[in-house]
Amino acid sequence: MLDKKLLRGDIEAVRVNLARRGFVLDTDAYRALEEQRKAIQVRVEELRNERNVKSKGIGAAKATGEDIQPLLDAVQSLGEALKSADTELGAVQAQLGELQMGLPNLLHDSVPDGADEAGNLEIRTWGEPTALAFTPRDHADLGAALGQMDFAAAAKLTGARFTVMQADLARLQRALIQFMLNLHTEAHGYTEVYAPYIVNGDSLRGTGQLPKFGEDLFALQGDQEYYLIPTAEVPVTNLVRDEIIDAQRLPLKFVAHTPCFRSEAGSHGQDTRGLIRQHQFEKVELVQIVQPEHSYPALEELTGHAETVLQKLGLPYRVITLCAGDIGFGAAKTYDLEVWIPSQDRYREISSCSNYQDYQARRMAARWRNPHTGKPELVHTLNGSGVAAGRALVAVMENYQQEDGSIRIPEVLRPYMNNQEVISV
RNA sequence: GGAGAGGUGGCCGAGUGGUCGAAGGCGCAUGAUUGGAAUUCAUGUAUACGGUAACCCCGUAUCGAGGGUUCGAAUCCCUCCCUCUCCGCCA
Repeated sequence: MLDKKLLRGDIEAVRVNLARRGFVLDTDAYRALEEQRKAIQVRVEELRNERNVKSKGIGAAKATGEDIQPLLDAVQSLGEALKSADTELGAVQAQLGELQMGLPNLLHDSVPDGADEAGNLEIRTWGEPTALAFTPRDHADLGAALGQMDFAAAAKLTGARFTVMQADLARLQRALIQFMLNLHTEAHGYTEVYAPYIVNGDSLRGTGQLPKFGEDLFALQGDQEYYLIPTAEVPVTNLVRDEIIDAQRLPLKFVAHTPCFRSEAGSHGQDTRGLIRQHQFEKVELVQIVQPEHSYPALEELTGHAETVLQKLGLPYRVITLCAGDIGFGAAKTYDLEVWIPSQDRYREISSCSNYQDYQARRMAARWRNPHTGKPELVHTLNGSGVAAGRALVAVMENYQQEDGSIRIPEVLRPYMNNQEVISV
């Protein structure tokens, strides 16, 4: 959510910034609604004030034993006027709130222009695209040949876009997760979090998935507004919802491994093969809650933490800055890490690291007490994959494949694999 | 699932129809005391929105959430959520 004061004070600046995303803000409509709101609100508050004053008068009169009937008569008509004005106000505020919740975040100045992913900017690369002396096979092939990755079985159990893994591959994914969690907790100073995989609507509104992107979520049936989490970002970031955090506790750095559930609505036909795009996948997520002035250094740091994972795994990657047209709804700035995928002869996203500034914090009412002002102020929130385990598995399988279809296990994972060096039939 | 007790400010905790944004305490801030500190004393200390350019002032709202009764609700009624205790069940 954006600062309402900014929307009132300089909506033109907001319009210009959001236009970079291709988002059209109808400033006239917003202003009109806002003026309406103000007028009605003032009226409601005046009516309420009048009622309060008169009611107090009744209380005082009663205490002195006066006849209160004339006073009661005088206040009679107020109730109805107040009720209808209040209803009107509620309707306008609901409209305004919907509009406000539907506005994406303002972009940071450093975000490059661009309409779509073609406008993303490469910042740096690490390693060289893996050179294989033979034609690389994709991970689905490799996994099937090993008899350890079975999409048909998953289709039987559930449907499309799920997988069943067994034996060494199943263990390799677990090794990746363990490795990442240990790295972030031991070397990068994150606190490991175990959190619910089901969250309520307030949490999703807090981080920005709702109200606009409900289509991407799996909603549970029942009386409660429950959803499967699309990312650990949701439960972990919402830890600070409605909290006022002591300054000395910041920054909060959390790491969590969770499965992620995404309906992938609107992506039919994309990446239908293999593990790249699934309804359920494993991810290790990094979340930081920081003081506002620290959030951009924190974004660099957090991105570096995700990069360390890939470096230690020996996976070639590049870092890109998402352009205005490709960046996510709530993010002010995002770096994507893209890992080399030999079978596709290109880089594919494996991590996305974003600074949300105060956008999520405002929705969540997540604040810290600024010792200089003594007042609660909004924190800044960041998150990034550190990294997606399913895609990391893909990258390891494909980059470490050998001509005979066996897969070498990266050194750093061997301790988690009983020192096994190769996965083969 | 059954029975009971509760959800009040940064925290703890009073408050059963009006003068309650809410006693008291803790914490915090400022000042006094002190060589300095601790102790002690004094004063201050919620958030959001609106009137405003304004952190002064004024108004409105907020005592788990939503509805209702009433001139007036933290307080009464209804529904829901959550926490705790006991029983049952259970990985």
